[in-house]
Amino acid sequence: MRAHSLATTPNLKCEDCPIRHRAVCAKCESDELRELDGLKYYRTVPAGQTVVWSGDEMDFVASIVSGIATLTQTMEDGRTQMVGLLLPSDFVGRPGRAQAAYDVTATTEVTLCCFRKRPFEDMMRRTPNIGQRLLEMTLDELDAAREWMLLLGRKTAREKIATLLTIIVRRDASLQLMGRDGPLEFDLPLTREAMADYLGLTLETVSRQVSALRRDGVIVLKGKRHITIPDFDRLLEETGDDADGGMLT
Amino acid sequence: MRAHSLATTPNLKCEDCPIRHRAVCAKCESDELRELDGLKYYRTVPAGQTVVWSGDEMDFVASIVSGIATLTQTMEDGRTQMVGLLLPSDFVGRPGRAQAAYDVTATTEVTLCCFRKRPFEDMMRRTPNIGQRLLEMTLDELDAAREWMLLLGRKTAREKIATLLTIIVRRDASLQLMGRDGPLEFDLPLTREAMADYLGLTLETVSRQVSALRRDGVIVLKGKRHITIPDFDRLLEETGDDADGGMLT
DNA sequence: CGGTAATTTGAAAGTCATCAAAATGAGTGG
DNA sequence: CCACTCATTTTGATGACTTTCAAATTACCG
Repeated sequence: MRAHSLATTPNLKCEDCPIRHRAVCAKCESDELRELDGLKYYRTVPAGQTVVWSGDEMDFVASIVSGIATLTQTMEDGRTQMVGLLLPSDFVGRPGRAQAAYDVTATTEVTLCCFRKRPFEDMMRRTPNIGQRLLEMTLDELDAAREWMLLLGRKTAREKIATLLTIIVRRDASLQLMGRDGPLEFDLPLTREAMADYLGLTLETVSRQVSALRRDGVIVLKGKRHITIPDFDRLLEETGDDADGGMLT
Repeated sequence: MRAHSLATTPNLKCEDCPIRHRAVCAKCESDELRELDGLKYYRTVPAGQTVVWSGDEMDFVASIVSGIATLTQTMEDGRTQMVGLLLPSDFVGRPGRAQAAYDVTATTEVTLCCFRKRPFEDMMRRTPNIGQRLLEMTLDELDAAREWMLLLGRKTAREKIATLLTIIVRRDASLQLMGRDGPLEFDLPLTREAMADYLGLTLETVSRQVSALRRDGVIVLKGKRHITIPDFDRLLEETGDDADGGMLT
């Protein structure tokens, strides 16, 4: 069964890699890139499949090339909390640690650019550009985690949903360029249950609050997953964050 | 008023520093330490005072030498969430960022070992040992943040209190050595309100749950702040985490 | 020994969870 | 192409847990 999950994929050359300028390799020079090219191997995981189980021996680290994965923690009685949402260019695994601390699950089909841990750690020691970039990325993740803590600890269910939607919109925006003002549209990459695990809610509450935002005209649904946002500032007001909506200071 | 908060203190020599082996300088060689010695200046902040306000220009980074500080986020309507608890050896500020992202407040009197940001960043570029140590520390903080997210999103009020108590006990243990089995004792370094901000609760709920744990014999109070834990495994069971209590596998 | 901040306690209300069932939708095979 | 099945989502009714508002109590400081 190991063989199944280790499906490999032909490697892309680093120069053509879509995450070349955002991933852990972003600061690497061309000679460093060549070395990475020799270490790496691609691996594709189908939607829904677990990449690593918490506690498992983990002999590789990886960058997400495409697709979406989640980090989750589970309590003994089954309560689960998502603690990371991994997008293209995000890093999986921790140099210097043998066992995975969280479950990593592919939400969509995911392609990983993997490095065996030992060789990667060795190279990191010799290559400041990698460690420096990983530090930047980790600091960004820590900031994101702290925003998330505010959401989990202090926001209402409605604010949580609105905030999650703005996060998804911003993510889409950072990947694609898009018209600033027109109505925004996107597909939810998460099930209601995954949204609930992200937000510290039940899936029923998620469903109810999504419906409420729809009733109030903050969002428009086409099907269950496709969302249109007629007025982004209106959505922002619902998040509880800086009501920076009035821009006429 | 700036002068007030900039009270300086005579520097300790790095060799004699109590956080020498845990702080951002932990991996530095003696020559590197000498250079840091030239950059650093001590600063002491009285209990209750804010060190930096979120959004402020921040021209230094620092290590906590002694005392306890908190990182908090505040929403417009006043809801606040603690997002970091800073103990001796913890790092304050982010290299490469001009403005503080959070409020930093001294819970007890705090002594900081400060470095002006620009010189520190310059040295970091030249000194891999600093960046490497900062990466380790940031990864640890990220793990802690993720545990915290599970607490905020999924634990009950009672479990939250029990978990916070174990965190404080473990912290004390990591600083001092202590008898493994006897009843543990310590002073709460946080007010009920600070505990509430940590846990995403109201201070009333904190008070009630502390009283409930006392009634149930999980903890013993002497005064409001001094706590004795007669049976640590019993407390662990209350956290909702791995009921690893039964150690007779 | 007051005075103020911190903490506890009480009563009522609200938000979200839980349990249950219906509705919707996607994929499969006839 | 449609019926069927299973997973996902919605909706409803009820209740638990936590918050809110208020007041009493305790502790700390000068």
